Amino acid sequence: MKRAILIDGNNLLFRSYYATAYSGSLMKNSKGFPTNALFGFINMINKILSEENPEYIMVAFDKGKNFRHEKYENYKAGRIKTPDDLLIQFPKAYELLAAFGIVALDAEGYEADDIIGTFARMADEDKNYDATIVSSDKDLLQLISTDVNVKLLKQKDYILMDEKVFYEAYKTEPIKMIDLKALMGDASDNIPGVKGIGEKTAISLISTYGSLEGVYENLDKISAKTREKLESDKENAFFSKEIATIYKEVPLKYTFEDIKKKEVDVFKVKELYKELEFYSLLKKFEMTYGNSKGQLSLDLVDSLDTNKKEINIINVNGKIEIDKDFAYYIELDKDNYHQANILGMSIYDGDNIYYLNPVAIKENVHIFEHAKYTYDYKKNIVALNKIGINLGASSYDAMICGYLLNYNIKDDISYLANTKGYEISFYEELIKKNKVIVDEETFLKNVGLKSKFIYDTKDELLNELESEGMKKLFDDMEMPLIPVLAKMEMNGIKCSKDVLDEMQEEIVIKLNIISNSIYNMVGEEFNISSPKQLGEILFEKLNLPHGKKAGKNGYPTDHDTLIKLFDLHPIIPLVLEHRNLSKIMSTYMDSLKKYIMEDGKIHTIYKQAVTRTGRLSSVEPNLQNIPIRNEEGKKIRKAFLPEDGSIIMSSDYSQIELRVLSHIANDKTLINAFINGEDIHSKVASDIYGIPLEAVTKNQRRTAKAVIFGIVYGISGFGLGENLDIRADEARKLINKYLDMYPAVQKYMNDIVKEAKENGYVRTLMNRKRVIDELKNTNFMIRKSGERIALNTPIQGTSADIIKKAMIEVDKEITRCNLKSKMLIQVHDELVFSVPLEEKEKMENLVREVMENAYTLAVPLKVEVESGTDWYNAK
DNA sequence: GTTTTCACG
DNA sequence: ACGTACGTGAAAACA
Repeated sequence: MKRAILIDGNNLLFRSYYATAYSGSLMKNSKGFPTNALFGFINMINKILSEENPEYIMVAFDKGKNFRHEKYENYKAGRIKTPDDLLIQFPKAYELLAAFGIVALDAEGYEADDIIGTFARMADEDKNYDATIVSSDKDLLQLISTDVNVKLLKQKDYILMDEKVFYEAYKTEPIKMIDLKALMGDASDNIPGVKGIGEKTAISLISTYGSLEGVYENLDKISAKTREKLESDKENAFFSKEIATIYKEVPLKYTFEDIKKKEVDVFKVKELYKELEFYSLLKKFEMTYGNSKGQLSLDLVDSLDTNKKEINIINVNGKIEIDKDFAYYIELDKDNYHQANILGMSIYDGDNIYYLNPVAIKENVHIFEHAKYTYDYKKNIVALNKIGINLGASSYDAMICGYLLNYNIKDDISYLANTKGYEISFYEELIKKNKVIVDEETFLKNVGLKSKFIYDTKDELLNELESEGMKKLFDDMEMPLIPVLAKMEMNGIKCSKDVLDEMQEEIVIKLNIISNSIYNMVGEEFNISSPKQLGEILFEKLNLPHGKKAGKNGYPTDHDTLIKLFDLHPIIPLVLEHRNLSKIMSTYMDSLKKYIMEDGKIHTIYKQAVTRTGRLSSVEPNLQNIPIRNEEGKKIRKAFLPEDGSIIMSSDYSQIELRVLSHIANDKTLINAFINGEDIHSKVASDIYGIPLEAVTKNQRRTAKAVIFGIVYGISGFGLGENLDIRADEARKLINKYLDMYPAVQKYMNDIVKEAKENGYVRTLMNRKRVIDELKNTNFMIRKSGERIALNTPIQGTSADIIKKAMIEVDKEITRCNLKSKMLIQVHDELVFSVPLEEKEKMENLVREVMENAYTLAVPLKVEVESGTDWYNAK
């Protein structure tokens, strides 16, 4: 499917003109040529180009008198004649568009609307093309269809209107926009409409009677006042309908293939910008398209070099040849790179620093076989893939290397570089936020120094890895994982907006009912989501019991606190339900929907260099915390779908952390229980209560489960007591009993803390290292927490290592067997796949086999595989 | 920008 | 006596 952008050029120029025309003096260049309309116009064009990166794009303009003029001499007479200082900006708009490689279209006797309408009809007829219309004119909304949507401009931003959004706003189909306009009129288009009828009445009339004709056929059913207005303006209404109708049959020689975007004429754009004196735009433009001087060389003073040797940065224009392995760094305009654009790229091959703007990158695809060393390889794979470049294998990622070595990464190369003495500034962050305008020279130096840093420190960092015993972890696990994650991110997972919308409707109703019940109970309305206001209501107005401290931040009102008050007031269950639903609403309905891209999929970003234990994390959105524990939230998973003709398959490691603990602690009792395939929670319950396995009650099993979890986290009697709602000393007894029964676990806990204190760090089975500074802290509480970290990290970290290994192997097997199945999501101990029906059995075996054998422990690894039509049903 | 709350493993 | 379960990301309120 190809998408074309259709821009209403007249509309864009007019609104830019009138947006500034009244603000005192008109914006002009030094020669007195007015430029205000052009400035807003070209800003919007740039915005569209960078956001949409369209393959097909055209801008339509009015030309000459059209049929509407002939039919209605007053048509547009009401509007003041186009001001001269706007009129003379039109030819420059054509020139600018030509320079940007965009087709400008007009046709004698037709308005821009009609040309756009004609293309919209072509999109409806030709299934190969979709169209997005850009305008602030609501009249164009009549063109919306399955294949056509409208970016309706609103001041600086826009709303994307498709069939669904339109229906929500106007309660009728897009084509009925014509009937709406016939009634409500449009002053800016000089459509008279019916006097005294505005948007509200028009919507209600058309949604009730279906059309303008329907309204007039049912005059007797309409209230007297409105009827009167309708009757007296009948002629105007039908006439308005006629002129509001966009003509879709303009005889154009142009097809979609004729409005393909062409290359930017860099020289011409710069010339025009200079002429119009758009210097801020010029600066931005040069950053993307290079300097007009061509082969510009900048002197870079290497801050590490005591001799302050100067190195040139070659600003590449055209083709270059580099035939040795080089380090590269790609600068994006956003961190969330699935929607980011490439600003530029620097290369250092040991001799020269090159800077390539986006055009130069595309012209030099041939050099990428030598792109070996970088920072955030995954980001580069995804960013280059977006512009059609397949990045080959890189062997060294400084971000991953620094992460393993425990440098503070913070996702920014500057932090790592600074620890190595490189003075790389944070300019790019500021550019991204538009707070500081950085000149081209500074920008190039900054980007240039990054690739030099990567190249220069590579061996040193790799040596550090080697001496820390993590070279294998780096080479065999973290680096091979990168392309696997990139594949998952780029593929994304299908998510149905419709399913979410449907659920949302129900929740909105429930929330309203609950809110009203709460307000009734307390006799006033307040913000239930505000911890401060809720605290005051619960603990001051209703006088519910609370801890001594009202603290400087008010009363705590978290879930656990409220649960303790559950029976004391009927408001509590309502507040809890409100919390539950509003969380689902905000985080998993409203926000999640925003991440559904045009392909109907969500593309999360896996962060590989964030957690202190070696786990992955997932952002924008986080797909690792989609609800499952309560039914209401779990339904969200029904929106997560497989590819067409496929099913969702989910494979879970069963109790992986406990298995890892059993292995690391080498506890024979636990190991045997796992080898014998016993229900481990019941087994532990029978051991700590000293009763036969058959006698274990549900409650005892639940308690044992909590004890087991607690042990992995280094829980105290107090904490377990809180969790189970029993006395701390009883909880303490349970823990002691557990440790008595499994002395090897007790020994592990003592040993690992001792070892951590001696070394200052702990390691996972794959040698991943975590330095624990907390152990040296003078604060008792922090030291204690350091001990728990020491205990937990090898367990959580080893589990993370195991699933990473499994992911690499599964991916390899899928490729080797030529399967169409796709790995979609990782949630710490779970992998989610989209599996074509015919591959179901094959994949089930493959995935189980690979995951269970990813790493050999003293206990078997067990995997549970389930499938379904969506993520909900695959659990 | 920080705090509170809550979703997941 | 201390204060009290590991690892994450995100929204909304608060300041």
